[in-house]
Amino acid sequence: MTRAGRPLSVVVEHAVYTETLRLLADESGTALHRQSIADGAQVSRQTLYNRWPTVGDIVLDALSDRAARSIDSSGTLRAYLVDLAAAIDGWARPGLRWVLAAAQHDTNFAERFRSTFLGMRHTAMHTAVTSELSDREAARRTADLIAASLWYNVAIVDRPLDAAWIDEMCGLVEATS
Amino acid sequence: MTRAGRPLSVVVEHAVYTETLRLLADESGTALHRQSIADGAQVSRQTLYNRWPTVGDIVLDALSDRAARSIDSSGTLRAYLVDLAAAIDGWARPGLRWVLAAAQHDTNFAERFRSTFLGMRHTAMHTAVTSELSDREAARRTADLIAASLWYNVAIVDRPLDAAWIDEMCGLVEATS
DNA sequence: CGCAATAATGGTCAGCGTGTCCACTAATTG
DNA sequence: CAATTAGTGGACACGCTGACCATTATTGCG
Repeated sequence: MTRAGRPLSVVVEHAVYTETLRLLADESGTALHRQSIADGAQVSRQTLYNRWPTVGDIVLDALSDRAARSIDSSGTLRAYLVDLAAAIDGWARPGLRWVLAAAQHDTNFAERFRSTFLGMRHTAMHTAVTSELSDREAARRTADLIAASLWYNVAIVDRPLDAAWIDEMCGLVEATS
Repeated sequence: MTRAGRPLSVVVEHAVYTETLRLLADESGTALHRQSIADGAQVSRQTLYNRWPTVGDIVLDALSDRAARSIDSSGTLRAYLVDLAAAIDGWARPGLRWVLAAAQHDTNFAERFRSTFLGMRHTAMHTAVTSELSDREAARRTADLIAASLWYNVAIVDRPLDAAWIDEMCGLVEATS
């Protein structure tokens, strides 16, 4: 059943996501506000209020939208990590950092962040690790450790997720098996 | 040689640090601004501009000031982690989260954050781990992993650093030795 | 077709923290 | 005393916010 009334514009979504990721890439998102997004995306500021409760939710949706089309989690753990690292170092890092910052001040948004975005990412990581580690408890701990190291490099020490990092994470799994 | 002119007021520092930590404890620091700090600490807002380049630097100094008087890193690794976990879950967590958020938007502040605060904490962790792990390279990796897990629990999943976490971190060292 | 319903626009408005300036007072050295 | 530095309190424009409102656009249904 399709609901009555004017449907949500797909053009708006696309323009908003594009402009959001563009603003995040420039100056690591210092100028990311509803104002700048609305101006750049040729969209009314009010529309942003109507469709997203918070700027963080816009970033979250923009990241999810792009991640869904560029990250494959069906191969080996190493392949997944290579894919993931390329995405983060390629385009996702500023957005991840912005979302992380927003989650520190807004408890409600932090909950949404964890239940939607983080939940998806975590299960992907978990299945990837489980495929190479039979012990369920060990797999859980290792997946958590990889996720922790990932965020640590992204948000705290700001280091690239290079080949050395991937090797180290894979070594973590081998040492436990 | 003492410099000419009126000396920096120690009263100002103390009042500012106290009010900052108090504001951070209430509502996890949503109302932490120069304005609110100045009002609560009975200090001119201009003074804050004169002495700290950023609100983040105020928080950083407030945390360092208190951490210097309440965290001991001279015993075993387990003792250090117990001490550290108690401090974070006791009073430091909101401040750490606030600083982390600020570091995501301000590159210069992020650099100060790493070179001062993070540097101190990292060497403390490193020596604590080295005391129980002879291999230097393994010690470095393990210390990084513990730090990563710590920040992950503080800023991403928002879970307490309880006894189970301490056990898991100690287990990480034993598995490597 | 006309009506109800929902989406999107563009404009206005007060609120509030920011950053910056200024004149003035306070405390310390020489 | 003069010079120097710290702290105060008031003022100002700027920019983003969140919340309105009227108007227009696009769809489903009777």
